[in-house]
Amino acid sequence: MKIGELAKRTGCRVVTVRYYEKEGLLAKPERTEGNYRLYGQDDLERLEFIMHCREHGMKPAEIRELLLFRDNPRRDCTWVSDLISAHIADVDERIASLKHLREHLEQLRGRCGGEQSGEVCGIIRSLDDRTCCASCGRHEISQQL
Amino acid sequence: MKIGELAKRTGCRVVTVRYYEKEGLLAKPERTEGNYRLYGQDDLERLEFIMHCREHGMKPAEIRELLLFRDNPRRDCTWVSDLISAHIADVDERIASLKHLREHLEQLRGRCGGEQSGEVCGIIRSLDDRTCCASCGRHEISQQL
DNA sequence: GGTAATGTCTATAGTTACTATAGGGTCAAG
DNA sequence: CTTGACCCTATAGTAACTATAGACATTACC
Repeated sequence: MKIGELAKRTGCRVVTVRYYEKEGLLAKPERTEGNYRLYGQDDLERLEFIMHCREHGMKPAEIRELLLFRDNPRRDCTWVSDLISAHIADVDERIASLKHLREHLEQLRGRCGGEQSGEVCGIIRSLDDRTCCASCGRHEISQQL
Repeated sequence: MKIGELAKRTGCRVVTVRYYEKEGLLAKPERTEGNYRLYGQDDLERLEFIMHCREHGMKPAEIRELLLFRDNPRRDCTWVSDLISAHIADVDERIASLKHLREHLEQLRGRCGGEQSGEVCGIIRSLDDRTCCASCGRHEISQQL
């Protein structure tokens, strides 16, 4: 099949397929006379695997490791299970962090005095003061909370 | 104070301060004879505000809006409260999505047959098959789950 | 006063995991 | 034989910074 069909069948975008090839997650496929990529069942399955990993929130580095194992399965797969566990721990941490953040936001929202208060909105005033965050050890500042 | 002290006192990196200036979140400060940036109390407070917003997981676009309000407070601050509410809803969604993901990962981990099974690790086999994700409407695939 | 360390300056490129664009070639249908 | 859908490569753009290179300013120490 050509790249378009592969993309449609996996839910991956065409450009992303090519990107994965460049990154080495997918092998360089055969080409037609007209230089079109030609994929087979194996490629389809490999990409399905990759997409499934992505659906589980894994990063390309993790996916790459899992693919290595898939290409060359060894008896001892303890580390596969460990990798998943580490990933779960990571997810747990993000959940905890978001829950904490949520509480803070809730508090913050409660500070708004409403229109009638005459003063500057309490939310804005609260944002001037960081002691609330300092007191709880300060939130992790990350670009992808 | 010079940029280094401002950075230290706010917990923001020096480069990030300059970045915020370029992005218009911070005003262009005075300069010394030697062309060093010079900041005052106002700048410090403004950056504290920004950092506090960041600690609350807000994106620069949201921060920019809040700064506009802070610069020019109006009587009606309903939308400030609305902005926070929208942000909370966003956080809630991310929490829900992560919890769902977590369950899937837990299931996945349970598929490992252990070393003695002789077969290819059940986790790897499970990742070949995406029906589990298809059945739950499929996880959102995003780069920043 | 000399010099070494530190702090600051600008401009540009790199990061992740893609996505978008430009400019062109290939193929099947009407 | 041309229209449109698909495909190709290469390059640049995205967010929100971070890192690097190469140069000037200031401070500390002897």
